[in-house]
Amino acid sequence: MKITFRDLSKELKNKNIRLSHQRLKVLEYVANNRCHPTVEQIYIHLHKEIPTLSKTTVYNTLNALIDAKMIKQITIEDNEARYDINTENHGHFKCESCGFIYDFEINIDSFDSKDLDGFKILSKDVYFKGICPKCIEQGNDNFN
Amino acid sequence: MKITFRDLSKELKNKNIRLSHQRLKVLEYVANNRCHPTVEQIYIHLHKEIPTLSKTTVYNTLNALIDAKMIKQITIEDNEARYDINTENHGHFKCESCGFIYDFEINIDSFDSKDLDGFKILSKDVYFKGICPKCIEQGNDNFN
DNA sequence: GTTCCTGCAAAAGCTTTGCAGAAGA
DNA sequence: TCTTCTGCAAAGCTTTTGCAGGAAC
Repeated sequence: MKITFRDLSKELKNKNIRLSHQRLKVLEYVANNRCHPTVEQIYIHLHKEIPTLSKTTVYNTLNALIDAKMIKQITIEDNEARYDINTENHGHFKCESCGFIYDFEINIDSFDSKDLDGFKILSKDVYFKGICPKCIEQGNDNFN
Repeated sequence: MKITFRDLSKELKNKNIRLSHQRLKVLEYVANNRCHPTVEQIYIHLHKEIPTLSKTTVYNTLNALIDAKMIKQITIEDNEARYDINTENHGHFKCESCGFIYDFEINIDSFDSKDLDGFKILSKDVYFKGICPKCIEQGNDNFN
């Protein structure tokens, strides 16, 4: 089910974030492209539609949406920030061969440790890395 | 138990990494300061002892040790790479108030998902964020 | 009309690269 | 002696900041 402009506008109004064409487009892209895009990918794609769009605006918007807790930043790799709108209980798997990031179901909420008694836990992230089946099939799994 | 120069030298020889004073010092620091230091912290500390040390060498050394799988890079935050020599089964908790990173015991090896049948899993990381007990006590937990 | 956003240019960080001299094996 | 490492300077990237004009409310 595709998320519409209208849904997103409502959501932004609820959070008291001023609506602008650029913001709606960035949010729409992240909402409908659940591939954990980088800033670069978002920019390249939207620049075709909105030639005046700047990367600054993409950064500003993403940061605003993070503050509003509408999206999450994924830091599975240190040289590229990625963004995800899906807040459900899942982990991220990054293929070290093709770079693609897969979601996988895992019951993160149930994770706990006796070492964290007294800690206020605000977020939990699970990151796996390895080689995906497609790359294994193509023989790209000899990373040692 | 403090890890000695001799232990580290052996380890490096086994991995066919050429020994140098700088490398041993960097490795010694990471081995004996299990606080997940940043490059900056390692550099600042060792620069006092070795005034000619450069950051390039710290980077080079850390990358060499990662390639040799002697240390791990932690990417819990996108603006700072951190390093950890402890390869045991544990997660990382970052306090959003004081920035300190705590280890906690958690049985990561047991984590699995039906979605990952056919995937070759090479590493698993669990990152939690929130507020640590010290900061809660000091009233620094009003992050909303 | 006020406030906030956009987008340019510049700056700020972090990390990597090229290379000449130095050190390890 | 031969290979590899060190450390400086410079470059490469990603992200943030300052600010004037423009858009949202």
